[in-house]
Amino acid sequence: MVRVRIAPSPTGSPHVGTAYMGLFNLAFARSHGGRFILRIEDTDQTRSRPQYEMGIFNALRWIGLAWDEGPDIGGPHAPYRQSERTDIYRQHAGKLLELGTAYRCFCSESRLAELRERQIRDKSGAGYDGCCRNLSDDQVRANIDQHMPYVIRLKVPREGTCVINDRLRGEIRYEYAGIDDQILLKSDSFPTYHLANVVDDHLMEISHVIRGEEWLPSTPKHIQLYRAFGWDLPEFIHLPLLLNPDGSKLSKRKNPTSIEYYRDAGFLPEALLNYLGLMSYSRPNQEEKFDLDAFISDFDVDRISLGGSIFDLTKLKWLNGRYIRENHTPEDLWNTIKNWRCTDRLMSEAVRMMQPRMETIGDYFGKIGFLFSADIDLSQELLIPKKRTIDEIPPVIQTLIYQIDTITEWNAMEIERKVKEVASFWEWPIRDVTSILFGAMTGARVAPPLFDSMTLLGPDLVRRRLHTALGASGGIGKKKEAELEKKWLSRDKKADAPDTQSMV
RNA sequence: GGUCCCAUCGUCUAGAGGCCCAGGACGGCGGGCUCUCAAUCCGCUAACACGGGUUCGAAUCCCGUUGGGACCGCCA
Repeated sequence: MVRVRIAPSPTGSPHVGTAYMGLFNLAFARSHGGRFILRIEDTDQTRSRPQYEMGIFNALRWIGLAWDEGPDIGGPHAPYRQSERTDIYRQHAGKLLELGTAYRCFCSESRLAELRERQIRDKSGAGYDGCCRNLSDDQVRANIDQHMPYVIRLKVPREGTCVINDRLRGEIRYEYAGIDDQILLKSDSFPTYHLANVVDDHLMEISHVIRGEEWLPSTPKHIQLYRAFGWDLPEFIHLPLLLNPDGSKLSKRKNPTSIEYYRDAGFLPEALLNYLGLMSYSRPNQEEKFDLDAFISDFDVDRISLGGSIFDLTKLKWLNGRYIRENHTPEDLWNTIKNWRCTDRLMSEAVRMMQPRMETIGDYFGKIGFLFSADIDLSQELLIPKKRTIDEIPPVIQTLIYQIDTITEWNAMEIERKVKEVASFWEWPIRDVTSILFGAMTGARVAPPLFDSMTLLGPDLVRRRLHTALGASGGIGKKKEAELEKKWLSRDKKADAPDTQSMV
């Protein structure tokens, strides 16, 4: 029985990479009469949020990927949310301790930080030094009695070669000597990815692990875990990555990565899904426009090519246009538009905001147009507040971008609070900052109130427009950006988590 | 820096030793159609990273070089 899964983490907006992996997993399952499972990997207590989990469900449903087992619908191996399975991981970690294939590590975070620093300085870079690997039972007992916090680490062999058999890439070899002892259970007694992922894949009887290429280097660790438990290996299939135009891994720093962005920017789910099916893949008949059923009907995992694919908006737009033209009558296109952003809820909100700013009814549509387009025309003058010069603008926009990514509750008050922080960082009157923002968001001088508008636009469209404005104002060099970020993050020691979302 | 992965037009790709002085699609350019624009149709543009092998024959196999990427967290 073929059983595959995607295992996203609810730590941000639902990522197109998740849908990409979902598509190939689903197609593989369907074409083999197997099952497609959705598992939520929310073991990072500090970054996981319920609203992000909901975002994943909604986004996957929107794009048309239906799962057979998952947190919301249950299944024979429930629960499918890792935060509800922590006992299972603790038990399994305990079992490894008994078997002697894992050990308790009492090293403090500060010792590890020092170690890392020293390794960077000496350019030795070998990871954890195995300090606690051979503690005697007495020492361990004594440490536990003193309530010293500890983690559980996997005993990775000191020598030998791990051979991965990847369906697409053949045999890949890693020397165990280059892999340090991985943490399996954190000191908060939550599992790390490695443990939870392997345990769940085994317990949920996953037959094929189809995931992003980024996981290739950690596969030896996973294989070693399977061995430590005495379990059979699944088949590994590492898919190439979705890329930014510059060839790096698709990231929201450089590109819209959120499925919600594409929805809000007016892309159709069937077009997006179709486009994803073109990434590193071509159907045997070379057809470029197809629906999910067609994709599944002749799906062949061995046709996947290995080079990463640049996620290119130009071709996506062309495809989307074809869907609009070829798959809709004017009547159902109107319905699609209504359900998109012309809802009563959004329109009445916009009317409320526009009422004081209109002289004729006709003013309405012209002035709220910015709420309904992916990109707006931007003239540079709109971005420059009175008595400021153009070269002052880009860094401010850059800090606004940093701020957007830290907002977890998307509402006007929260946005305002974050914008005020930017103003105080630059020691600017808030009016100057909002002036830039207003231009960047609306592309106009008259429009509804800024923070309300941003609320309606949503974080993804806002981020996109800030990037557009950054470019329009001349941009910021790589080096300068790095300096700025450092200054920004150290402004009061509370650095926020960086942008990572994995293609699971 | 170390380890691993990858390498065909600007982009997405076809190609599994002769069918390839490399095919399709997007884009770009030119043109037809048209009240504008778009759509549509026609044409053009543009690639096997480099160097060695193996072979009668290599985009395809092997080695090396170069280039790109990923990973090296009590994140996933």
